[in-house]
Formats: sequence, C-alpha cells, structure tokens
Amino acid sequence: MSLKLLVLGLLMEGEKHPYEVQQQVKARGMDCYMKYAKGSLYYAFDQLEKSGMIEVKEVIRETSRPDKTMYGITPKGEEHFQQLLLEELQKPTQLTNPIYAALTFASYGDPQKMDEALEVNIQEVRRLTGLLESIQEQKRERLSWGARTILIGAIEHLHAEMRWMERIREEAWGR
Amino acid sequence: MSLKLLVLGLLMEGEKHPYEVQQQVKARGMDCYMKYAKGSLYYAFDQLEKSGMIEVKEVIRETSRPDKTMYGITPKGEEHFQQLLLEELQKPTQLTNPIYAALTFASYGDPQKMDEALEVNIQEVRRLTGLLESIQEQKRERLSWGARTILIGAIEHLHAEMRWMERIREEAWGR
DNA sequence: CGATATGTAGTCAAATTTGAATATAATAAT
DNA sequence: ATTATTATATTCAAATTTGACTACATATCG
Repeated sequence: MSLKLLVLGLLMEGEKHPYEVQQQVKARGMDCYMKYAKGSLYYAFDQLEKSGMIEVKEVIRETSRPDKTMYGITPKGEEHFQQLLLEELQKPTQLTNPIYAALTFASYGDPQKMDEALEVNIQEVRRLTGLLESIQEQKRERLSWGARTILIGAIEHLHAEMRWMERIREEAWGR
Repeated sequence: MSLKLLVLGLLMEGEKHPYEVQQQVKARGMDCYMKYAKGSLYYAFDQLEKSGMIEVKEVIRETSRPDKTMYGITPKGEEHFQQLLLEELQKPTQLTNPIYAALTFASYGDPQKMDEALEVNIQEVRRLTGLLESIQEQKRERLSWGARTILIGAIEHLHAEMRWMERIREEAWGR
C-alpha cells in the first residue's frame, strides 16, 4: 500500500480529512501517476490510525453535509514516514507493462486488429505526453523541484514508450 | 487481472496445470515483468473455469505428489483470448513509479539518506539491465520476435530510468 | 422551471491479491 | 551421515482494492 506514503506525506503539511487528500491529489496532478479507487484512501487512513501513525483531531459537523474527520500525523507517524520515504526511493521501477504480456502471445492474434489496437495506444500516449508537456510549459517556475522532476521522468518514460511502439509497427510485427 | 491473458495465452499452446504455467513464466523470463503471488494463478484458473473459458481435461494422480489438474482452453476461451489481447495492447503504460510518490515529499526527507537510498535503486537497475542485456546477447537468434521486442522495450525503459535518476543526483536533489 | 450533471464526504460488500502453510521427495552442502 | 535447501502442486485465511451506493447541495442548460 503506497497510499501510506501519500497520506503521511500530505499530513506532514497539516491536518486533513480523507476527501481533502483526494482533492490535493487531483489539484497537484498526482492523479497521473497515483491510481486508486477512493475507497482505498479511507482504508489507508483506518490502517494508519490503528497502527498509531495518525490520529483523529476533530470531527467537523455541518448540517446536511457528511461529517469531515480531520486527521493529524503523530510523532510515530513522522518516523514511519521517514522510513517509508527511503523504502520507496529504493524500489526499482516495475516493468509491468500490459503490452509485454500481449506481445508474448502476438503470434496468435490478428495482425490487422493488433495494429489498430496499438495505434489507439500510441494516440493515447501522444495525448498524455502533450498534456504533461503543456503543464511543464505553463507552470514553468511555479512548480516545485519535486513536481518538475516527476514531470521530466514521466515525459521521458512516455517518449521511450512511443519510440518503442512505433518501432514495433515499422517492423510490421516481426512479419 | 492480467493473469487471464497469461493463462489463456499459455493454454493456447496446449493443456497445462497451474504449476506448469508458473514454470513456463520462469523459464521464459517472463517473471521479470509479470509479478504476482502464486495463489493468484490458481484464482485465475478458477475464475476462467467458472466463466467457461477453460475446462478440466484430466486429473493426474501420482502417489506421494499433489494431484495435477490439467486445463484446456475452450472455443469461448479462445474468443475471449483474442479480445483480451487487443484490450491489453490498447492499455497505455502506467506511470506508477514508487519514486514519484517519494519525490513529491522529498523536501521532508534527509538528503544524505535519500541519496543513499537512490544509489541502492540505481545499483539494482544497473544489475537488472545487465542481466537483460546478457540474455539479449546470449540468446540472440534463439528468441522469438515477441521476446526480443519485450527485451528491447524493457532495456530502453531501464536506461531512461537510469539517466533520470542520475540526473537527480547530479542536480543534488534540487538543493 | 425542472432536469441533469457535478461536487461533497463517506460506507460497505464483493472481488482480488498476498503470503504463509501443507506435505513429500530429491538434491546440495557441511 | 545429517541437515538444509530446492522442487513439486496446491489450499486458504487474511489483507487489500475495487466500485457501486448513499444523500444532500449547488451549478448548468435548454
């Protein structure tokens, strides 16, 4: 559960309720590289509370609104955060690309249809790359070093992926 | 569950029992890019059987050995395989790199320790790259086009990752 | 103006994934 | 010769993840 680092990290900045974390993830564009169902976030908060890493600070009741439960990080949580930070930095990228599994069995597929499917993929990667590059330009100096660095990494990753997929098409699927 | 494609794909080649699939994954070096606990494989077989994509062909009993349950793919399963193949080809790479989450909160970490952690990561990526490149050389022509293509993609990916991580260190973590 | 979509805040059952446990045989290491 | 590890084949409880659902408020649109 790498949502742990996300939650602890955002709580390092101050008390928050789960939904607020959700909003921050969107606002900072983290939703590009952190995919999860909303339910998981509440689960992460629960687990972190049970293990004493975070604690309830306040429950805000507004009439005709669901209650907001504000959480804050504990000293134990801050320690754990430091450790998690190092652990995550050590984890190498996973090579789990859905295309890899597909390529393994490409010989059983219809080349025409596979080519169309790959084209869809290429278009999507192109779109995403464009999106990230426009963020990079527009927000220029307003981005933190961390955010800028992640953008660079993601864009590089997508470029490499594009080149590779185009090569597959040029090689006509090895036929 | 992308194990579905794996199971169906390997059953396209003939009847197999779950453990045999496990062995094939290792033998073909697919374990580099397909990570899962063994239990998941049995679950995938169960689900595929329930939905009529595969069926039990035979149960082999050897004294003092667990039974082997041999499965074969059904016509319905072959159809589903074709569809899954296209679906997986369309799925763009996920940008879910553990380092991204860590970088987001790098400002709260100890630069010295983070640098050490990243160095560990770099070493591991270097090792893996070497491993894949040696496979690429040694098996040269004996690899199928698909396997060769996956290797190229994975190696490119790792190179891009390396360049990026080294840049982070050179930039001294933005400090 | 009423219908429809979007934002707020969270719950929960069901689906999936993990990882430890089982039990036996063969091989390797000291 | 005895201990330790690896290989064979699977099961299952527990941990995690998903995604549908609730319920009300505000904004949007023809």
